[in-house]
Amino acid sequence: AVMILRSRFLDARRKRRNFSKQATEVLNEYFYSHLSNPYPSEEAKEELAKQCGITVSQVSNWFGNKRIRYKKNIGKFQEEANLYAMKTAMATQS
Amino acid sequence: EHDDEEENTTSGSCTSSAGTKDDNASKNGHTSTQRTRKKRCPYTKFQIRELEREFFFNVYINKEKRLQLSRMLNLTDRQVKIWFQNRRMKEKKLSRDRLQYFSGNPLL
DNA sequence: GCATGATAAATGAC
DNA sequence: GTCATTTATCATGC
Repeated sequence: AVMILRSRFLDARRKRRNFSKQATEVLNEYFYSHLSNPYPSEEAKEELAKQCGITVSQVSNWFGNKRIRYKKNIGKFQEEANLYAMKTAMATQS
Repeated sequence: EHDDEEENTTSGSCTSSAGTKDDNASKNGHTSTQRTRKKRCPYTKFQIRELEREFFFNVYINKEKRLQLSRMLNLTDRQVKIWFQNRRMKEKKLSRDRLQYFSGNPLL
């Protein structure tokens, strides 16, 4: 059992599993509500990590990937951007 | 004394072996003020193995061994230096990960 | 077949 | 020197 657990984190490198739907939701909400400066502080990363149930490193990875993939093809994310823009707009009113 | 770090003359591509590809004139404009970012070139198994071997002996490499390694592996002095920097960061991250991993588990 | 998360080179701030 | 980051690549999920 020890060996299994040990080998699990040693080469846990690329046994990636997709984040939960809720986690992706939280990350996207932050990203699109800070689209002018999508660089969360260390404290914000910790908070996001706690909300999403992932590590701070995973939050950094997600934002790194998101930033460059968004910049590389803004059009592909336009629909998604509008969705979360609408979502935040609904939350701010009332 | 002065260490250069620009593109090596013999190889214009990643593969440390002879670059049979034609020279790229995309960036060498004389009036070009844009310093293009060097393309990321994954190192070979052999290069990694030798770098890891040296890293095992000393996490910090001195200038002499750096020049020696760079010649042996057909890498620039700057590439070897940066590899050690990144490798130290990787080691630190591995330490953090395994600490977090075991601390959060009642087992072990 | 791409979407996605993690890692490997490379840069720059400090 | 560290360290957050950019960028390309890798490995996997589906």
